[in-house]
Amino acid sequence: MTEENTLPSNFIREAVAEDLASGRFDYIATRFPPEPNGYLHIGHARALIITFSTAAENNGFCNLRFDDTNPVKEEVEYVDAIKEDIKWLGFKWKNEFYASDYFDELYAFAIQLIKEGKAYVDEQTPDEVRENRGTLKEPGSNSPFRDRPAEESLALFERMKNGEFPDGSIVLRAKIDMASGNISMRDPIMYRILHEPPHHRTGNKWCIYPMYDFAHGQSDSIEGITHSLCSLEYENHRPLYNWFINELEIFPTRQIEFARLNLTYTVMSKRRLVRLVKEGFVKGWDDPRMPTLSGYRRRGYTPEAIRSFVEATGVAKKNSTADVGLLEHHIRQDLNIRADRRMAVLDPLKVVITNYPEDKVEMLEAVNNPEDDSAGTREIPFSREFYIERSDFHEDPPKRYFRLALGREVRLRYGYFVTATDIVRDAAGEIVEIHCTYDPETKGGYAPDGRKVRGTIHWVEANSAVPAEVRVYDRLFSVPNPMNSEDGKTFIDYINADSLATNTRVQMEPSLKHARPGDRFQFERMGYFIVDSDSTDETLVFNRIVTLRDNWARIEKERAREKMEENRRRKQEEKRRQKEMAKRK
RNA sequence: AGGGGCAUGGUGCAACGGUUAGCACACCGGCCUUUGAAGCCGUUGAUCUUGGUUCGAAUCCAGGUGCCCCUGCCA
Repeated sequence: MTEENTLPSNFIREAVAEDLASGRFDYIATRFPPEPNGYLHIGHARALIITFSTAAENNGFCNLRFDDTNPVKEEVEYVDAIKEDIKWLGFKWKNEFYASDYFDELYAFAIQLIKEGKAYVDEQTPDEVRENRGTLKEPGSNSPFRDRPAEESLALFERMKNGEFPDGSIVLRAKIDMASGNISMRDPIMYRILHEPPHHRTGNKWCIYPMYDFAHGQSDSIEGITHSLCSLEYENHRPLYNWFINELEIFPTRQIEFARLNLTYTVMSKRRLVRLVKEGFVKGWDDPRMPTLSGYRRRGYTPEAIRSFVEATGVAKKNSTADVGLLEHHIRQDLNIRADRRMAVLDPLKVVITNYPEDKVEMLEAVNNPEDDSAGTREIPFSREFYIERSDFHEDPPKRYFRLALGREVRLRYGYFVTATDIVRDAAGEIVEIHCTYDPETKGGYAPDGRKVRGTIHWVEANSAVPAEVRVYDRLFSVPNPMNSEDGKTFIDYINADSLATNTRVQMEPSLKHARPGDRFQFERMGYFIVDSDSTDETLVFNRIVTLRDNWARIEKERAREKMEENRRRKQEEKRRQKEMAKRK
């Protein structure tokens, strides 16, 4: 239990501890209640983690309960996907329940309230119901059917259940207060009629379905859930849930609300995610650019990284948007420790060592994971010809560029020191090959004379290289808050056109030949990658999970920014001068 | 005649009436380096506002301001 002291404090942990201390509850039970009408995203992950951890930290239990009170929206296919995602994140529920398991009990609760004069059947049209609900600033008015005798409502409700009325004709309502400042207390609808479609679990047994507000609280109560943790928008509904609990005299679940998790450069609402899929901006719910759990899974994120990220963002009642950079930090952190290193060249440029024997091939030893000795070493072939990244050679090296250039010596990782001597061009003047010489004394990358080289670059031997496809993913949106759109634009207008770049020119070291879908590697100096399920026996396909932190890229970016700024200034100056000249004339 | 919530560095959280308001990420600088990675060290930077209570307020109270949620027979 010393572990408990090290857990970061938050208002939910405090509330739960208090309830235990005060004796309000003598055990802890929570529930995760998704509606089976879409895929889980990383926003759900926070709810999932808070809910399951609250139970686990208190030796309690957590149920999985699908909120399936609306057959027109819900589908079975989502049930399995949701379960898979929860398992992937590493959580185990005690029971798998459905709100529809309680339809009989809910029906009995309704009858009880009608009999006690606390609910009534309303025959107003949907329009009338809406009009009489009032507005945010004005009270509603009572339905003409509000004070009908209980027997009448009872009979009507029975006939509702028996299918004697068409959809939308009548509803069952709680009799609370049409003048309440809280609109969810203005005689909320408890049951509505829905003849079609059949429910995914109860089929055609029912044609009346409880509203979420009449189902959720009682479902919690039936299961003995002590703490019903949910998002902020249900705060307004809490008085209603408590009203039902009091009137029905059932187990008093305590509801606690917290803020949802938002992410920069991301949209999170189900509606917008659907649009991205349906309109083909991404390839599906599990597209590696999607913030869905299945998307992150395919992208190569680990459940551990997602969990530690969510823990790091904490939980509060303040609406906030976490930096997607923090998520990236957590996946790097995790993969740094667990991913084996390999060498792969994404944008190959051939290099020939002119003083290396023609037919010689030697094996060099490379460390698999400098963070983990138990990962061991491997051998990689080296010969006269190999590939390096095009960006690792520069004709006109800028300041502080440590890589290869004519006359410059660099270290080939785990290989030799080489010095570039010549550039070979094609007819168009494009660089196609670099010639260099090597120092045979520097095998393994060490200079016996102790001389230093600043640059170490990765490489892949040409004859044994394994070609592959790499899908280079970037953020799906180009602005931090795509929802904050201006002048008639929508989030769609902020989609990053370069969020996916497919690269089929990749050359990898031969040890990668036997990589299997799901295997993750760090390609040294390039980032973390995972073998995608699209891989075939002929072609390996990798997804880029995340780049490495890259100080050099930052320097270059800063330089580019400065250049642009300078150009802008120069242009303005030019304009100003022209104006002046015109004036003078 | 409206009701409910929230406000702490750039971002996200902590501090529960009592040191110089702490942590993580980001940023900036340095060290180290056979990954411009990782690691290590350091710097900058915050209590929305106005009053009140108190010996003492980020914390309690009141007003103001700003943002979020609520007028589905959705969840």
